[in-house]
Amino acid sequence: MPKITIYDLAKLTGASASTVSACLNGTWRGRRIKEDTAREIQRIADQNGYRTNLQARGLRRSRSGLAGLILPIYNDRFFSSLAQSFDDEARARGLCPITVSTNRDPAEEQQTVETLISYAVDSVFTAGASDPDAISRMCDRAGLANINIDLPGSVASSVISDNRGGASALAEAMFDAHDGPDAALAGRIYLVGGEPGDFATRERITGFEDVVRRRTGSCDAAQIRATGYDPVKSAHEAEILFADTGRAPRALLVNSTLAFEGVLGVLAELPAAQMQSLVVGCYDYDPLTRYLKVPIISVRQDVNGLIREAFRLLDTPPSEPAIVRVPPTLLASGNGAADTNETRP
Amino acid sequence: MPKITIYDLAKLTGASASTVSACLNGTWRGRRIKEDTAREIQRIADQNGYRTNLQARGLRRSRSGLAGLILPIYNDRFFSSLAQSFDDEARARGLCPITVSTNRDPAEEQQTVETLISYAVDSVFTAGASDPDAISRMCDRAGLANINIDLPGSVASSVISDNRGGASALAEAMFDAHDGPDAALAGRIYLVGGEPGDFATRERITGFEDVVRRRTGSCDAAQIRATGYDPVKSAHEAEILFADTGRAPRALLVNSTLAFEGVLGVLAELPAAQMQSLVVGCYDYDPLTRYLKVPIISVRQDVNGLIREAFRLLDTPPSEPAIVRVPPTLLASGNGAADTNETRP
DNA sequence: CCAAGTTGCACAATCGATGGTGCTGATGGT
DNA sequence: ACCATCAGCACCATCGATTGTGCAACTTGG
Repeated sequence: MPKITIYDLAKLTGASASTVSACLNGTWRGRRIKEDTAREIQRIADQNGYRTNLQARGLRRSRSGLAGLILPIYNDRFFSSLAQSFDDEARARGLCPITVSTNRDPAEEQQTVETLISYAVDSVFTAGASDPDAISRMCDRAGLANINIDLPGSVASSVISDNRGGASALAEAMFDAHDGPDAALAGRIYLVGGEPGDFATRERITGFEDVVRRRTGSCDAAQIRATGYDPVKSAHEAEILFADTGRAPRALLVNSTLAFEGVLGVLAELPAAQMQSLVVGCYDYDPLTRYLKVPIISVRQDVNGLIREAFRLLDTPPSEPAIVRVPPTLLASGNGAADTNETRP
Repeated sequence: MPKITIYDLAKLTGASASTVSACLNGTWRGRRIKEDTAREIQRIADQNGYRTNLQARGLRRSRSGLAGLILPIYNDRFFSSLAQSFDDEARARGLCPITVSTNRDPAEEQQTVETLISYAVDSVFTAGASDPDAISRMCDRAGLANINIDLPGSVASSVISDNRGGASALAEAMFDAHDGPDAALAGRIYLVGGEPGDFATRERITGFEDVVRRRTGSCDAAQIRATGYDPVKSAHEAEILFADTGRAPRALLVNSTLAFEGVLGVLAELPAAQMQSLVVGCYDYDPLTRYLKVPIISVRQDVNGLIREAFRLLDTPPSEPAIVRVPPTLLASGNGAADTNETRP
């Protein structure tokens, strides 16, 4: 069953291939083709199950209709939501989404971008690359639109979550949730988890520190424990913190749901009394946190907003690389509807 | 900066375009081209940042090097793991993964497959489509390899989780975890959640019923409450069950993490004593379940195994559509390392 | 020294769609 | 009756890579 082409249709309809092409791709009015002819050809085309060969079109037009998204991993609430939202939005625009994960590996990132360029992808969104600017430069050289998501670059425009603001809001909420004077949290409110080399983490740390300083007068370096996203490492870090009875946390901001998984194991072991008075916050949202033994205050990033703004930047490229901030949402434990599918409108 | 082509390289090297092509795509030995020539051309090629135009290649070869995966959604532990594993495996094979979600909407599914075919994708994996056979037929007509994952079809080969066996194992484990005689669970062990029209759900129900019948003598239709994946609906269903004190669940198998989210809200409200003696199982795994107030017995599907077997079926297509079963793993609560990245080897 | 291979490469058709250009016949104005 | 328009379409080069085929220049065996 050899696939049917415009040449086959040309024979079938008695028209020329170029006429068939025009009738099927919508440019027939501009080519002054009779409406009757157009309709007839379209009818015969789908009667015969014609499908445009997009590789041929792409070759000719030197663009493919593909939209690329680069992620570190899928298997994470934040990134999978991002992928979902991207997918929906791209399809709504008649683009074919093509999402690739690179495992935060610079070599894989480079290679992925090369591949995307080779397929003449129309645009690339980069979410959480290790070197976004390198990617932007590659895209530039290939004449490819590129937008950074979640991690700003200096070469291309970026859409980022307001991490600093989100962390501040979260810290404030934690102070408010704590019963007792703010002073009781002096030196006893900690941030755990996240990669300190990571832009988002640095911003969150800053937001956290701001609030802690303002409400307790100071924020010691020891209160910041960004030792990576690995649950095991974060668990270990939490263990150390709680072991030091004199300075054990009374409030704990956990950076990322991944780190949270680890920390949670430690929390589960705490004496009930200590648990009672502990305030826990988590940057990033997981629906299951609502049902944990511990009440959790979370920050949920506006994934749809990030994607929407990214596409907006694509549509109307600013003259200079811009940075658009999208505010996240604060969620008290028990808040929020049961909406895992948060990325569906 | 117009992209450089084999013709540019031909001028640069003094060779013909066909020679350049052969040297760069690895077929040069077969074309009896001198090794020195090949090396020289390759050198000049990457000196000039040459990149094969994959649309042109695809057009000529009528295959694209793209591998497609169709999912209902990304934002779910199971499917995002699947996407992750697919991505890794496809890239390892030199294919470019292209994953699209269709929201379980038949129209979107059809349209997605059309698009994939138009891009001359080399193969399509279908995971959780509403009508897998329709997709298989479309692929067949286009001469496209197609494998069903997680949901068997009759037209193409399928790789599925052993849902019946998994559910049986889970039910057995629940009986074992319950202290007291099996008879105490007669009429008091329930299955909640899942789409009854769904193949996987039907299989799981069968597995569940088998064990329940064997250990309590009977299994009433009322013990099966497959009212969909929606957390809210499942919560409602659980509420009803626990409200009927005379027949309130002593063991509850929740089908899918999505349904689990809803049910969990209800469990959290139960009196401690009742909670104590309740045995909870969940088909599908979420790392956070390990830290819930309630101990949970889970079944984790072998996502890597599913993908691996799917590719194996691609490599060596059986003469008849085959069904390969991949056993899932039983996880007692607290078991399992902190491995959200379970799909990374 | 010649026929029969080999080596090493160049030529040109092809994949399917696109879009600039050119050609034909009808219409309209004078 | 004649030239200018214009509607309606056909022709053909083109996008970049692949691949069947042809053909010199060498080698080899006799």
